[in-house]
Amino acid sequence: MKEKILIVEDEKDIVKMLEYNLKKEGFRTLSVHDGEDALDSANRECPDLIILDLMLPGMDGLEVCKALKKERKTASIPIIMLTAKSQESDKVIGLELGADDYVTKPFSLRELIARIKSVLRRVKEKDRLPEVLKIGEMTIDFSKIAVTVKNKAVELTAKEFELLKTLIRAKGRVLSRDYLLDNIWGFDHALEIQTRTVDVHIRTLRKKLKSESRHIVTVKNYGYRFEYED
Amino acid sequence: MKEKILIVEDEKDIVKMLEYNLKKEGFRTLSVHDGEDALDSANRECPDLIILDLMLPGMDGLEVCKALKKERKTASIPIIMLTAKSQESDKVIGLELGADDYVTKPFSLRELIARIKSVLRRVKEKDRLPEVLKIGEMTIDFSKIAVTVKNKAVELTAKEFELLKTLIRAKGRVLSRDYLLDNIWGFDHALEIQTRTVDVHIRTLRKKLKSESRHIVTVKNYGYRFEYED
DNA sequence: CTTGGGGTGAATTGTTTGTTAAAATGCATA
DNA sequence: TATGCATTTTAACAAACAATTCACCCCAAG
Repeated sequence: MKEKILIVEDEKDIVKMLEYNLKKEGFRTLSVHDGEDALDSANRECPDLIILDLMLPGMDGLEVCKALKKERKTASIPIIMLTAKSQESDKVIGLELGADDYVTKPFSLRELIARIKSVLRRVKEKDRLPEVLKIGEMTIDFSKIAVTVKNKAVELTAKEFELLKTLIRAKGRVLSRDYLLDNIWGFDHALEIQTRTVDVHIRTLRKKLKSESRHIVTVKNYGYRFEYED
Repeated sequence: MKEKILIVEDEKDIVKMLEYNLKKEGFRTLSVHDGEDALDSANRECPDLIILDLMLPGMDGLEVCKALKKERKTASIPIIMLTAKSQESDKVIGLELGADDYVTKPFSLRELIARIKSVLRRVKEKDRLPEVLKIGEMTIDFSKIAVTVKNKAVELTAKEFELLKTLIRAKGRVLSRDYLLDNIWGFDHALEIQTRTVDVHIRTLRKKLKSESRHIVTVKNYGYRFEYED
């Protein structure tokens, strides 16, 4: 699943550079240029992570950080601070705000990306599904990333596994192709793209799951849902 | 099980920030502001881990560390040192005195929490991993750091052994390249090293383990896992 | 009987991992 | 401090595998 990253930074060049490189790394990005927009955007878009410049016109980074941590809806979004000098980071960290990490400018792209991944990884550990799930004659082991039907291993590719996981996580709700594309493939919402990719993956998944593919139900005109009783 | 963490630090802001964030991570915390109280508290409360500032009023961190390690009751409590400068000497001394890890100020929350978890995991696993493990035709002696396949010694380098140990310890869970870098190469290094390095080490490990390399399974797009039946 | 959504198989394109060798680094010893 | 050896890391290419597109099919609803 492609994570959404909110960039809060007033220097246009840096924003452009970050957007380009983060997209290349497989993240989705959106960016704003000042503190007010940041709070706004964080609330509406629910990004998975925020990159926040300490120096901003108007409301500065520290205040934004504090405000984000205060509100319940945004409190758990991890924040990586961009600080200009390493002196400032002393204060930043010494003070009571709760940024999850900070990177000092000038920063190396590689370091920033490594830190982003690291923060996301740590956050993800918390809200994961049970390690092993049994549904009918199928077992799904999320920690081993392995699926079994009638005690025989089923080799799924990454996309197939993600698809299955997403369907299961939805607990019987119908998921549209757009939703799946957005969440597993990370295509930008602005898609009029005509693609049958989801269908093809559903097909290969069904084929591999054999009898247990009965759980994957096509809902014409809407999408797919995963059906099962506990 | 919620672990109890003792914070020994005189700066109130930092204590507040740490308490807030560690609680959010699911730890219990208690804190004291000087060395005497630290010894006292460690004795009475038996915390699972101590975060110890090097700079303290009165008795300083090094002395506290020494004192804790001397007493039988507190000797086995892991300690993470907070050091102000990144001067090597401090670190070295701290580690010599028996601190389990250190973090230099200004530190990132993420880094500190990662180290706390890593230290706790290590401690917990010490009594979970046997000294010697037999898997198929391979024996791994964790105390001697020696591996044998079909009764013939296999010479592994440090990184190779760590890699093997980490994989085995995960009991079949898939470990991502990023995770392995964080845990084997260590935090700061992991930011500079390519994930492909892991692949190369996996290869040399497989090559040396010959037939028993079958246990090391590539999970495309996710990482590697160690597969075996008890 | 027309239409559009979805199923299917195969060709094409793209991505990830395996493998190798060379460069860089670390480390002990002279 | 220089030297040689072992280990680690990088980089480049090959091989294996996965994702995507496309063309065509079927079927149910109007």
